[in-house]
Amino acid sequence: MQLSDFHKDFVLHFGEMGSRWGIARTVGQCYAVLFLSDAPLCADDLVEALGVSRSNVSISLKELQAWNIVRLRHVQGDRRDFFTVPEDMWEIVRTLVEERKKREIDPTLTKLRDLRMAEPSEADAYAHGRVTELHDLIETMTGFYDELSHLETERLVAMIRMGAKLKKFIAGSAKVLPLKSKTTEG
Amino acid sequence: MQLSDFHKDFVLHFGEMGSRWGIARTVGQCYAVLFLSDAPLCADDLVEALGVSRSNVSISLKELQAWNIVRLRHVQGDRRDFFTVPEDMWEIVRTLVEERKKREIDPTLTKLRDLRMAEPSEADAYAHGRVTELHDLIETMTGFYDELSHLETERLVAMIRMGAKLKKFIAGSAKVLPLKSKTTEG
DNA sequence: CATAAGTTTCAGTAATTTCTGAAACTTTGG
DNA sequence: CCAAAGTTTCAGAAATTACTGAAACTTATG
Repeated sequence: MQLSDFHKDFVLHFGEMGSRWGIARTVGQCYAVLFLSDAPLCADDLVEALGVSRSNVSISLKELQAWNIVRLRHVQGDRRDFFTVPEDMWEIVRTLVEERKKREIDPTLTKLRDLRMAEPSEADAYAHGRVTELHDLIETMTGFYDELSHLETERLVAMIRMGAKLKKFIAGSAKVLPLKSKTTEG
Repeated sequence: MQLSDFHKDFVLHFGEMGSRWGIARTVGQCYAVLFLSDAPLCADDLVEALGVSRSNVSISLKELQAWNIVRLRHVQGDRRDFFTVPEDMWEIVRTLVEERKKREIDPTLTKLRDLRMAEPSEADAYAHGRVTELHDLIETMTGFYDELSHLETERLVAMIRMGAKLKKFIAGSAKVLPLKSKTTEG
């Protein structure tokens, strides 16, 4: 499992981006190697490819599995665990969004719901209003997300590719739908 | 600037979530305090409210400004710098998405473009294909994002609230538009 | 049940990131 | 130009997170 220069370039980039994406360097690199690989790989393949410790790879693979973005695969006649990444990239995107929502949004949604419940004292009136507004906004967005997430990939992609056409449809409906906004200011 | 229990609860949550959101604890807490505040606050208000060092607040405010999510405000007859968060939450969301795209996606887009350019050796053929596919996918998504980002907030929100109605429109168009997918070639 | 092939755990170390406090710097008004 | 009020910088301390290597554990097979 020596990596070609092409592979290395990609893999190192994923390692560097890791910290921005909220994952450890090795986790990003493991993912990158699996992403580029035609065939399923075992932990030792990754150790060799990346030159990191076996335990590091083991933990990184666990994390990737926790994220649901690598899959365990068993190879006929081999006792070792092998891993792959789904072929379908839209599937990958879906999972990534879902998992990030789970980690980065859902806990806050819960907290906002709780805070909103509390009967605010005089001094907290403004803050309570802000919390309420934020909670409503996030619910609106996650509601939209939930609807999209149930679409078949084909339709979702169709929509994404639609772009400008979508705009026109919205433009038409916007006149009809009552909008909740800070009164037209101009 | 003593924080009420209500404020504290919110602020501590933002601090804890910070690491998941890719910001330091104090950065998250500063933002939270500003978010809940009716009036603009100066650095020392935050020092007092959070019990952290002046320099920490200073750096945190710089980071928040780098993210474009707090604004410098000058108060009549006061030499100090004051800070606020935009009132309009959709504005905040736009900025957040824009900045995260800049940090988490754009560098990878550049890298993928470069890798795609390279003429792949025999051994890199599969990997090169994966890179190409990933590049196409991200361009499709950022293209869609660019279009949406130019919509006025009113229309954007109208669209998000539309949900189910949007589905029907897509369903109709999907039959008409040629879809690029695994099963259907050219 | 013994062994070998493989995986996981964990205590300690290394690396990185965040935070502090003091010093340096900037700006305004006299 | 000086003094006062404010802001920024930065070297080192503290805290957190990532990584290693060795030991413990698991499981398939003779």
